[in-house]
Amino acid sequence: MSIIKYDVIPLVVIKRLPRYHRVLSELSAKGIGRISSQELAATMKITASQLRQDLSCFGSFGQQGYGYRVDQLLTEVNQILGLNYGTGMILVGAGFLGKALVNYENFQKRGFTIQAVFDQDPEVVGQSVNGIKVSNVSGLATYLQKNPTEIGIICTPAPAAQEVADVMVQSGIKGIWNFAPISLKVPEGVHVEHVHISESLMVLSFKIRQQYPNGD
Amino acid sequence: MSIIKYDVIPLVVIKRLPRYHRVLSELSAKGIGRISSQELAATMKITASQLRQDLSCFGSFGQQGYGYRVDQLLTEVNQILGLNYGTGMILVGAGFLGKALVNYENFQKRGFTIQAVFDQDPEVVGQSVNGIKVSNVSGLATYLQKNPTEIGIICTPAPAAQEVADVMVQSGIKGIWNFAPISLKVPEGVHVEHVHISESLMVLSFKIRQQYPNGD
DNA sequence: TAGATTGTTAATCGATTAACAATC
DNA sequence: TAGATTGTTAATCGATTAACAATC
Repeated sequence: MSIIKYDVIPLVVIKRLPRYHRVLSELSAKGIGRISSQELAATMKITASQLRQDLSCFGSFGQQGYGYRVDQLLTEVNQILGLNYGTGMILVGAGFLGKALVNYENFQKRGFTIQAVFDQDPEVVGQSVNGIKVSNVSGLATYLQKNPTEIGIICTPAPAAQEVADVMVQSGIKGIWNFAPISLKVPEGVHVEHVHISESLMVLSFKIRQQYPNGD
Repeated sequence: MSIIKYDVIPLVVIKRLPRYHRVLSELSAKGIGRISSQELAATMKITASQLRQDLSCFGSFGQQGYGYRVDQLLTEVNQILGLNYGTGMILVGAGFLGKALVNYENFQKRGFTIQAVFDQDPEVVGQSVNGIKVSNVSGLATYLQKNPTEIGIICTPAPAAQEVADVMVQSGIKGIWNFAPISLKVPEGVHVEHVHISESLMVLSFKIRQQYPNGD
């Protein structure tokens, strides 16, 4: 069981956790059972110091003179990130991006399930997306009251997003994964992760034009 | 014209540039012509010091006692990021995500154009996506040799991604925007931006479970 | 000119790296 | 036990913030 040792984990550390998750999953899939901080860090192109420092935010998962058990460490990271918990999600806005997300299989693998899909367009309502029938967004509040859900995904156009977010918040959603290009206003205690899809394209554009040195 | 004053711009600064771009675009759209670092920083929830420090990496765009002209500063940021240049892109892998990207209108607005789309699946080849006919990926190298293109977008499944990247690199692509869940190997001088769509979902998951304090 | 606000230098803060005692 | 490697403390590095002289 993970013990949070410090009140607040630095955000930089949290953002690295998905990478730890990914690399450990790959090592586990390869059947590697044991790894030292030195080796794991080399795989991730970070320093062993940083790796150990990062992990020490959450507890002591290794063994002196031995290293880490890959599967055990992966389990810890999963625990910290809240993966494999069976987290329920609903999605609003079944356009191209919404459909892409509903069909994205990696969520399932990590314990996230899209349980219902909503849209405003009468042409879209009733369609089946990856086996889920799209409901009218007018039924969103009622649905959420009957089926408490942790995460709401917003894939609507910008003008509709705030209204959808308000309904989600009022119906007890804990976190919003927002793909609409607009800053959402939510009360204390509700978390929003805003995905700016084109930000990394702009970074790429900058690097191409400035002959920026390679390597992340 | 922007003058690069230091050999290498810190990556943290580059990653903030798209946000400057966005906020300045919004201000410009609102018809705001002039802004001080103080006001602009407040809008972005950063400090005025950081804003001025960031801009100083690229030149001097303000005027003492006056502030910045919004449109002029936006033009500078666009220049630095290489926006509105008419950057050509091609996309390989016309699945749900690929189709979503081809239909994403914000690229056009910023001067990025998807000029051709490729897929391997005979069922998909020949389909029209947002007015672009999907070509067989076997013709990718030939296409790129005839039509030099700066950016390649990879939306294929993981197993196909490296092969596609190799063809792109050999055909002179300068940057790869990679949505396939695999680390691509590319030579010096070619830039890759890897989009890990579910990383921010995991961060959201962490925050929900740990009652992480609000505010980005 | 007086007031305002930049660009930049200096001070602080936080994150990364190095080093090592603890210990498996 | 001897060797290896962790977890953690201390040192370094880089990024953010504060302060202010330059100047519009």
